[in-house]
This record gives sequence, C-alpha cells and structure tokens, in this order.
Amino acid sequence: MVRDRGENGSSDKVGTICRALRRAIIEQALEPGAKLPEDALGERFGVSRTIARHALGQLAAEGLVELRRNRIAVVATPSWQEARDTFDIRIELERLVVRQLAGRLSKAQLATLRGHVDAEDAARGGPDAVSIRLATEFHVLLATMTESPVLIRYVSEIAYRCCLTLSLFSRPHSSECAINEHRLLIDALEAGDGEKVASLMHHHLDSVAERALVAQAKPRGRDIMDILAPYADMTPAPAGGPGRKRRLDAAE
Amino acid sequence: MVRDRGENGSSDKVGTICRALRRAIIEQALEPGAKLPEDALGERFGVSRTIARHALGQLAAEGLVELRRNRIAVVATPSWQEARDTFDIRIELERLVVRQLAGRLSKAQLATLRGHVDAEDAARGGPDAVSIRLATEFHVLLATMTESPVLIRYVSEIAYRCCLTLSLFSRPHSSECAINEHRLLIDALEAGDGEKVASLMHHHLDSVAERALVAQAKPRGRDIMDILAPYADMTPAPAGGPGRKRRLDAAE
DNA sequence: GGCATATAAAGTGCATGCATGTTTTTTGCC
DNA sequence: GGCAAAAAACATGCATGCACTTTATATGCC
Repeated sequence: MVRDRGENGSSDKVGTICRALRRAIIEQALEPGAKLPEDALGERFGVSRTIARHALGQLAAEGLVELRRNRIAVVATPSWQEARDTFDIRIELERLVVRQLAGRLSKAQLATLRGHVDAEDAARGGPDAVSIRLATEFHVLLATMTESPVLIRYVSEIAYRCCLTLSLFSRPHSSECAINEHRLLIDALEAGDGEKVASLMHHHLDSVAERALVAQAKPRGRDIMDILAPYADMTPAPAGGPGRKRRLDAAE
Repeated sequence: MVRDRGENGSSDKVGTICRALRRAIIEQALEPGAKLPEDALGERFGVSRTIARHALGQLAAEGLVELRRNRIAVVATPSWQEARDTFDIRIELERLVVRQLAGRLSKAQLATLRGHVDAEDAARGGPDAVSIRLATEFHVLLATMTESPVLIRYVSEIAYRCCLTLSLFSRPHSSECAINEHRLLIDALEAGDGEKVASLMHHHLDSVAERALVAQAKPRGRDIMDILAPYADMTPAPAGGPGRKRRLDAAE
C-alpha cells in the first residue's frame, strides 16, 4: 500500500530503469561522472530514448544524475561541501525516524532489522560496494518502518545521495564499526528511549560522515588534474600503448 | 550560480512549465484534484505533449502532482496524516536552516528579509492565496540564504507541499500572527543565538500547522462523499438544472 | 611535425504518429 | 422514461524522425 510513491507513478518501464540505474550508481558500477547517453540506456533496457530520457529526468530530480543541456547526462559528482550539507540534513531526518520508531517496533520488525545487520556482517568479506549498499539499505529499511511516505521518500533519496558521496570520497571503506553501531541502534530502539536513540543515530551518522569526509577539501581524485598530477613528468608511453582500451568514462 | 538545480537541468521549456504549474498550484488556481491533461498543458504552453509529460514527471517527483498509469494527472491531494508528517519534516529542516543562518546574515540580507515581510504585510487585504504564497516564499528565501543547494531544494520542495496542504485544510487563513512571527524570527537571526532562533522557528511552524490541521481527521471536503452528505436527502434538482456548467474539476 | 580549421560522427531537443486504455456519450432494449 | 451495452471521443504510453548542438576526427596550412 504505502509502497511506490518513490518513483513517479508513471509506467513501470521508467521505474525499472530508475531502479536499475540507482542501484548501479550506489554500487559504484557507475562511478560519479560516468556518462549516461540516452541511446545506450534505451538500447540496453529495450526502450526508446524517450523513456530513457524520462528516467534520467527522475534521477536528476533525486540528485543522482546531472543533466546539462545538449550534453550527455552523467552520474552526479557532489562537491565536498554538498556532501557535508547532505549529511547534516540526513542526520536531522534520521533522528526524526528513530524518534518515531523508538519503542514502537514489533518483534517481527526488530527481527527483520537484526536479520539485515546479519546480512551486512556476512558481506564484510565481499566487495566494498555491497557493504555500502547494505548499510544504506539498513537506513532505508528503518525509514520504511515509519510508514510515512514523505519521510520514507526523503530519507531514501538522501541516503542514496550520501551513498554516492561515500563512494566518491572514502575509498578504504571501514564499515566494521558501522555495523556494530547498527546493532546498538536496534537495541536502543527496542528499549524505547526516543532521545537516547536519536542521539545514537546522530553520532552514528556523524562518524560515518567523519570517516568519509575527514577534512578533505577536494574530492579524492575525480578531478582529472589531480589524478594526473603524479604522472605529469613521466615519459609519454611505456610501450604498453596500443592495448590500452579507451575506457576512461568517469571523469570524461 | 547556486541557482537552478531545483528543476531537472534539462531544457528551459520544461522548467518554465514546472514553475508555472507550481505557482498555480500553490496559489490554488489549481486546486488539489484538478486535472492536468498533457494535451491541454502542451497547447497552453506551446509545446508538445512530450514536454508537458516530462514536466508532470518532475512535479510528481516533487510530490505536487499525482501520476496514475493511463489516467489524467491530477494535482496532489495529501492526506491529513501526510500533511502532519510533512510538517514534522519541515520543522527539522528549517531548524537546520536558521541554525546555519543565525548571526551570519549581512545587513543587506536582513533588509531583504524585512522587505519581504513588508510585502506580506501589504498583501494582507488581498486574496488568501497570495498571502499563503508569500509566507511560503519567506521560508524559501531563508533557505536560499544558506547557499546550500541540497538544503534549498529540500526546504523549497517541502514548503510547497505544506503550502498545498494548507490550501486543502485551512480555508480561513489566519496569516496575521504568522507575519509577526516572521519579524521575530528575523530579529532573532540578527541577534545570533542559534538555539533560540531554532526554537522560534519550531514554534512558528508548529503553530502554523496547528492553525491548519487542528485535529481534523479528514480533509475538509475534498472527499465527494463528505461534500454531499448534507445534501443527500434533498430533492433531485431545484429546476436550475440546464444552466449548470459542468465545472467540477477538483474532486472529479 | 604541430596547430588551427573544416568535416563527419554522435547525441540531445522536440514534435508527431500510432497503439492502447479510459471516460463519456449514444444507442438499443425493456 | 430508465438502465445496460456499444461506440465514439478522449487521453495516455511509447517509438520514430528530423533539426540542431556538441564532440571527435580528419584535413590543410605553415
């Protein structure tokens, strides 16, 4: 019932593409700056450019994609400042979530949450991208339990944006402590002290942001100039030239 | 510079339509439930259905429009519960805004704000719709001064949704006190105590919501059954039949 | 050979057309 | 005249086509 209302409500084709792209983005299969040509998307998903275009529009409204007139759409590349601001908003929103949830979750819901954290635990050995996605989905799951469509939508949206940001700024993802914090959060929710759990959430998100955005004034390398700086004085090509697939994509 | 990034970034045609519709909605020129056929919009704005459709998609993403498959799009009709939730979110977001702004506004900015409130004052005699719009725009103006694109976007979006809600639930708009609260807010912002002004904002929005949503369990009449209840036992038609223009529109 | 310019390729911006589904009107029946 | 079914009108869902802009490639000049 409460479902949907995250997409636009239009067809399912647009929704499908949105979901697929969203997931690809937050799993870093599509890195920030990666090009998203309408034709390619259309062909890939078996629809016309019209639909692909519409999907890109939705994603742009969510802030996951950047649309520039007459230019190929690209995965959004939030600035450090935007990242910081986004986290600030997220903190307030998620404080609201847990305050509404404290002491009001059923046993089944608590079990669901703990199950999810177990999944996070299980994914610890695997690729970073999956860990980040699962961590994000934990928060979305929490929001879903408020059953407030508006809150669900905003938390999801902003959590995905934060996810994108994390993939941009923090390469060595340290999710171990985060997982533990998720467990503490669930316990506090069960105990039921609203302010206590709000404060826990605040510190949790604060430290996630901190771990990622440690006083880094610039993105860690999305800027082509930064990436190339160390190589600037190397000789043109170390003979391994021809086989190099032209696969830059991200960062143009 | 910081401008835009509220639309989608695509053409300007889509943006123009979005702006126009948004304004029409928050001024109640288009009431909740009003139909928005693609052809009509396209013709009105001199574009094809494709563009009108895209614009509707954007507005749906903002929650101002409801899109149902194969059905004419309509202006959103938020439920009472959604309205309450929306205001809760808004409170947190705007507390964030004023906390960031407290003591940091230039003289020019303070003057701009006071000028806006003067405009609100001047509009007191006029139509309710304009008062509501101006009050909403005051909050958007505040958000803009944070220069945080993310915050600006979310506050604007949610303020417009609240605006829509207000038009739905509170007919006798009592904006006089709100205007005064705006002045107090500005003074507190100038003084610079972040927590003080956050608390002021909290109470301001709380009372706005309260004035509008006073324990009303259902929308004040958007439901056709409610509207018709008092008339249910009247005779079919009091002879004034033929001339009645079929102008229901809202509430189908 | 290096750089500016011209040319081709690729991509978006947008309107139009047809298929399909929904709403209203008309028709037929009682 | 009142009601149910059929048909017309209406509206969306989507693909395709063309014009225009940007980007990549090739050409020509020095």
